[in-house]
Formats: sequence, structure tokens, C-alpha cells
Amino acid sequence: MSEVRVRFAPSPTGFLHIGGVRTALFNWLFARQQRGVFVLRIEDTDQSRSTDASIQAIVDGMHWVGLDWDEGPFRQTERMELYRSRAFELLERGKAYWCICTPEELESRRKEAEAKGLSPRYDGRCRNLAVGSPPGEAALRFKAPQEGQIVVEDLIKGRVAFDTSVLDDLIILRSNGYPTYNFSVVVDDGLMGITHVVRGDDHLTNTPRQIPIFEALGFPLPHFGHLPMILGSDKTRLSKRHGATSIMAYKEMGYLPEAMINYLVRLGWSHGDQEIFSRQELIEKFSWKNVQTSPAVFNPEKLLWLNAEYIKTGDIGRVVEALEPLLAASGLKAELRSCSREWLARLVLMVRERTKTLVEMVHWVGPYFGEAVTFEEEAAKKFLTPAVAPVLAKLAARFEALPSFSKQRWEEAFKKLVEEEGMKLGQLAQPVRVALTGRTASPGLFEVMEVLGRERTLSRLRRGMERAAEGSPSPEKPSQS
RNA sequence: GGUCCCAUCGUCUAGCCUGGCCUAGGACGGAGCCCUCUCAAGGCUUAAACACGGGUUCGAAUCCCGUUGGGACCA
Repeated sequence: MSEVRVRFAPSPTGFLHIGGVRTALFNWLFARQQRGVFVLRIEDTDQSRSTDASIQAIVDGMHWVGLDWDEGPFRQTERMELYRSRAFELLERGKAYWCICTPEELESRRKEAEAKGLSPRYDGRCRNLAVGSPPGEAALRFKAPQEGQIVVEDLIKGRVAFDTSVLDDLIILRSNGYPTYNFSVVVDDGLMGITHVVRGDDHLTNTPRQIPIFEALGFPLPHFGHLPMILGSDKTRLSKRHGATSIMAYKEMGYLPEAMINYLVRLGWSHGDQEIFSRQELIEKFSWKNVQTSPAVFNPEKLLWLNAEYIKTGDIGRVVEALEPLLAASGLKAELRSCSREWLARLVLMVRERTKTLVEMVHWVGPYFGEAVTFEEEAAKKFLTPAVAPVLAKLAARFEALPSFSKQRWEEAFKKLVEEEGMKLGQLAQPVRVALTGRTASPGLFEVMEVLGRERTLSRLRRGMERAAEGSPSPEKPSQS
């Protein structure tokens, strides 16, 4: 058994696309499962705007989702001589020929053919001309087979047959000396010893064009697999209109890479009813047989759900680690330095089940840093009213009488006071919540106190009481009962 | 236009290869109820699909043909 070698060959378009990540993922999973080699190759031949920055974007994206490669990144623009020499080799061996038809001629003949209802293929005019050294502008064409069938045993689609009559003699080297896509791909896949070419569905019809080139070049034929496309909600190709398509945009939106991978792998692949997979499980269970043949619609809501799952059930250290840079970026650098990892983990543990993204988590976690609270005006206006100020004062006094924080004891004290005042639990809970967090929504009150600690709980309670005593600064009359 | 691919709830999918276990299962999202100091989470319940038409067969989501509808590629 020879070693499995697969590749991911994106073109640098400025960022790494979600569809690309899925293609990379399937290749990567197969490579890791088979203990093979995963090659990264940048297909930048006709990308005049291909820059180091867009290659970096691909590398960064791959790093973020944790898809590591064993060889590369190779750049096609650095391999031009390879393509040229292989093209000339085909010329020498009579498998390619110079075509001196000008683009204008080709265009007019194409239109003519179309008008007659024929397929607009190259008519092979220069095929038997045997042009020696070309006088000026000329392209090199491959002599495609003219009879029989080309059968692709696709890993995913099964057997697909093409009639060679649909193939024309395609250009392999343009008159400007640049190789065409179909040629450079074959040279690379052949030279790199790729055993399984797995790529997007959109290349399926390129395959019968490429197979004869593999053969002419004397390369062993790899296996082929064509993955169905990822579509947007309107069933058209996924694009910016459907939301973010760059993988890094999801990092910025607070998604965990493991959630991203889990979502993407289920888009076109399944293992029974299982929804959640660890990376190791994926490597073990992945199989081409279970890859879907039909396209899939990208569903941001399910991705969001998965992200929430990973946030609330994932390893806490891992979640904290992913959150920290976002916290630092939100202006909490100093606070982050002065708090302990244990305390931060407790805080994250407290809020994680109410946040679906890390960005949401940053918002949820905000009130627990620093001494003072920032009241949300609406919340303060509604719940910190003069009427509750005395009760808040009593509560603070009772807590203060307790020597140290105890969740249970404080809760008892709280409930006792509620009872004595003839209130409902919620009537006091909300003002206290606003006093402690500045907001109307938070984790359980006593958990909040625990994370805040005795001193901050007390001082925030007093501050809330003051604010309540001041009453609403606006002239509006409170209308709530 | 030619060639090729595809078709199960709104979406991701199981089942299809190797017909009967399918009055079609799971998940997201939706609806309702429960829990509840708020917000979540959680629990329970529920609506929702085999594109259509022919065949083959005792029996078809599953096999065959066609139609329709999507998509890709070549220009």
C-alpha cells in the first residue's frame, strides 16, 4: 500500500472561504486517518492580484481551525518553469501543438458554430499544421483524445462517464507563456504525487479534460472525489449576500474553531444521528462513503447552536483561553492582569450557559470586573426607585452582620427579609440585581454575589441604595406597579 | 446551447447500495407546557418531508425510465 497524499489548493482571493475550509477539512481528515500527507498549494497563476497578504490570510485561517499541513505552502507562481518545461515536453513528443489562431479568429468561428447550432468548441484547425517555431504570438494546445469514453470513478459521485467528443484541444500554455488552470493542476498533482484529488463539485467536468493530460505526462492517475457545493439560504452559491463567508470573520464574531469544524463537517457528511464530534472521533469515523452527493445550504442558526454547545460544555480552560484576547481587546487588559485564573474560570462557568458566542460572553462578563457598576439607565430607572431604597439598606445591614460570605446563609437572610417586608422574591431580586450588575438580566443572584465577593457585593448594594434614594433623574413618573 | 451532477420536514441529515423492521428517525429553527429571583440553560409535548408521472414487484423513500426543478462546467 502506497502512502496517501492529498492536497488543498485554494486560490488566493483575499481570504479563506468557508467552502474552502470544508474541502480542506475533508482532505485533512482523510490524510490523518490514513496517516498520509496533506499538502497545501496556492493556485495563484491567473490571480494577478495574488499577494503575500492573501496567502497569509489562508495560512491564518488554516491555523485558526487547526488544519495543519505537512508540505507547502507551495505557490504556483514559483513553479512556472515546471509547467513550461512539461508543456514543451508534450510538444516534442507530439502530444501538443502550436496554435496560431488569434483570439479574434477564434471568437468569430465560435459565433459561427453557435449560429449553426453546433457546440462552440475549438475546431482543431492548427492540429495538423505542424507549426515549427511559432512566428510571434502562439499558444500551445493539448491533443485531446478524439474517440472513446473517459470514465471517472468518483469517490463520492460514483461512476461518471464522459464522451471524448465533448473534449476539445485545450490550451495548456497561453501565448503570454502562462499555463492554464487545467494544465498547471495536473502538473502539480502529478509532480507532488497526489493519490486522491478531492475538490469542489465545480471541477467535476474538468476531470475528463485532466485525465488525458495525466496520461500524456506519464503520471499515475489519482483517485478523484468531488464534493457538493455549499449554498446560501436562497440556494445559490454562498456569497457575501448570505452573510460572512470568510472563516476569520467567524473568529471575530466569537465562534470557537471546534464549533466551526463540527458544523462544517456535518454539512455534507454524517455518521448516523450523531451531531457532536471530537476531532479524534472525526478522524476515526470519517469516510467518503458517507459524504453527501447533493449540495447543502449553510445554516447560520445551527452553527450558532453548535457554538453555544461548545461554549457551555467545552473544557473550561479552553473557553477561557479563547475568551481572553477578546476581553483584552475590549479594554479590560489591566483587570485581566489583576484577576486570578481561577476566578476568571469561575466567572466564565457562571455565564457560559447564557451566551452563544464569545462576543456575547464579553458583554456578559463585563459587570464583574472593577469596583463600580455601570447602570443601564432603563434598568436603574425601573428598579432603583425611592421605594426600595430602605429595603436595600436593610439588606446590606443584614449581610454585613454575617461575618463572611456564604451562599446559603446569605440566601436565607435575603429570603427572610423578603418575607418580613411582605414582598415577593422578584420584587427585591430585580433591584438587587440592578444594584449588583447594573442590568436586569444576570446569572442567579447568589452566584453573582459569590463571584463578586463580600466586599464588592456590599459596596455595590450601598451604591445601588444611594441611587435608589436619589430616585429617577428624569421627570417621568414611574408607572410600574 | 452542449455535457455533467443533484432531488427525504423551512434547514442539516438517517434510511436508499443489500426493496418489507418507515403509520419515514434524529438535529437546528418554530409552537406550546413545565421549571424559575431576571436572563438563559434544562425537561416534556407538538406541527413539519420521501418533487411529479410511469413502470418492475406480493410489496418501493429505496430498483428502472421519463418529466419538472435546481446547480456546475465549457463557451
